[in-house]
Amino acid sequence: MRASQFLIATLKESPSDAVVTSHQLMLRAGMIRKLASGLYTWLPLGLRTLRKVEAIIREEMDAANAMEVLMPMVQPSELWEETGRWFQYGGELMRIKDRHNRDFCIGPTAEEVITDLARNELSSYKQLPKNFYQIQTKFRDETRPRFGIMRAREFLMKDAYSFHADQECLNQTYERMHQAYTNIFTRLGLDFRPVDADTGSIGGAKSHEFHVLASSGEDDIAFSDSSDYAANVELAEALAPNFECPAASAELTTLDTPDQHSIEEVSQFLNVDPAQIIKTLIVEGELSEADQKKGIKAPLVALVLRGDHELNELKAEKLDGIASPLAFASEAQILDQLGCKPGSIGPKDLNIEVIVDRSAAVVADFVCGANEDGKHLSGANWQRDITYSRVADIRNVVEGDASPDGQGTLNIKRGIEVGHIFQLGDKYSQALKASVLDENGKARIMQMGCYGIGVSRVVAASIEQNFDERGIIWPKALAPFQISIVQIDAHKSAEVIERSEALYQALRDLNVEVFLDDRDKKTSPGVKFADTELMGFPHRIVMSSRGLKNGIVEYKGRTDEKNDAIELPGDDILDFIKQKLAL
RNA sequence: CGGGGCGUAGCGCAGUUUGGUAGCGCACUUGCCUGGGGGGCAAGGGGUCGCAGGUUCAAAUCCUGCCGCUCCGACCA
Repeated sequence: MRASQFLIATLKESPSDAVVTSHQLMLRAGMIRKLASGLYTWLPLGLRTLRKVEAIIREEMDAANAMEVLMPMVQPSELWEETGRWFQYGGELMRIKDRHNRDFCIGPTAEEVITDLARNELSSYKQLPKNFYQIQTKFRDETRPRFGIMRAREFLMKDAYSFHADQECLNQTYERMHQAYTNIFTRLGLDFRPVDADTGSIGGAKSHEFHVLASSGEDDIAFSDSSDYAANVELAEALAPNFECPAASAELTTLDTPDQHSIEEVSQFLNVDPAQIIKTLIVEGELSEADQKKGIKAPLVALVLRGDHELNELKAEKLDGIASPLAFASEAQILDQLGCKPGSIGPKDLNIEVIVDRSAAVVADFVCGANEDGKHLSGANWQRDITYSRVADIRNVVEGDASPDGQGTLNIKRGIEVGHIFQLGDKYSQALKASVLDENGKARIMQMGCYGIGVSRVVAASIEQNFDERGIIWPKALAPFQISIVQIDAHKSAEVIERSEALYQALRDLNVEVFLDDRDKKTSPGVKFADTELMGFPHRIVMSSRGLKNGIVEYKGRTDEKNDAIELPGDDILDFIKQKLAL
């Protein structure tokens, strides 16, 4: 491609609404332009990279025996009503009506459509397993689109769905997909981790998320420093401390703590380490539907944590007796049932169930709320002063915790979720009655797996991991062009033109994606260098009259400090470049 | 959803407090110069100041409503 014919849409300054690196650089390099909130046009440069990601995914999916299909983006409401999701989904589901006033949605995912296909096309266990995938635009009307391509409303996703006669078969495909994903993200040149993940509302079986490690990520990933254990912090188990609760050594005392509510305030006011303070959160208990209908109010439950720990809502709501989704008690409820305001609550003598976190259960001589406004207790101890009904794991793991697999300690880093695989079981196949006949001629509901990759998000995630102050640094696999040839002084040196055109043609003949910067003399060398670096091409050749006079052509890799000289006429330029490009 | 900020040329911004001819930098066009790290000089083109209504002799500026964009938050215990 010639620069003179390409859309070079680089910007010196980045638009003020871009806050993360990938968003800024994608705009500045001229890869994308915003159309509206969460909606982006891919410009020629960006699209080249997007297509590369697609190609790698296709190769690995095909190699794993998945078949590509393409389903409509617009989906009829009937299917969504069959699975119940038409009613469950919130505002994220973009609902539209056609001219006949029939309901449709713009697909945020395609379980309904693929399962409908499967129930119509698959009839025998002999046809299984089958794994279908597509690379298709998805739409989720996010409450808060942000970070550019990273959390856009319209995005490109590879989604795959597998169908099986039994769990064993599903397990095999699941493992095969896990391997395919590992291959894909490795080929994409990303620093990633497969992590144990929450199966969410789908429940049950296995699930792994693939995260690219980057400080701008939206999820916290906990991983062991000495094994391959990795899990979303939401899910990582906080092991029970390996020691018993120390014996009490302090007197129980009531202290005045006027207007000191948060752990931080109490800690400073009393000069006590937050780890010696116990905090008590009040949430709503579980209520049967029958009781709910009778208008019975939900009981309250106290969750007790060490002051320096955070509640893990996911863990808490999974406990028996606690409302799911988790609901914090209102100030009015607390005042009404416990007789004091939040901020002064403690576990002592509460007439409700008290569930204590494993770590909080081994703290002695602690400070906690006194259940009286403006007062806290110090020197409090379990058993002697306060009782509880249950000990459970209800906190988020923190850096330095023991790894749940018993090997090493945990590190925590931010991750960008780029892939997610999970076993759906029969949730959708059951709802849509997708069955095949088994060996005995009996109808059997198929087991399903589903496997997604955020194709457009991968592009942004790669940039988050690979950039410097000059711009993007593409790994070979994603670079829109492998090499640029920068012409300098072309207007007054026929040799520069001759040589660079010859090299351009030679590289094209080798199927190298080469970018010839033949922009006219109004475009200064500095501009050409800056654009090449901003757009992140891995290799650069400079062809100038000065260089040619001295018998050299210059080469520089995107991350190299200095230019390399290719001596003329001795060196063969093409050989040199082929070696650099690893051809 | 809750709270904050911002809408002025393609991009980045000033001007709004205190109403009085709409500006700057980058980008763009033309000419000359320059010619190895985002050039110089000169001359230009480009704006319903987000939209609607109101106050006023006069509104980018003051008032009201709406729309859009954006950031933060959604555990005081």
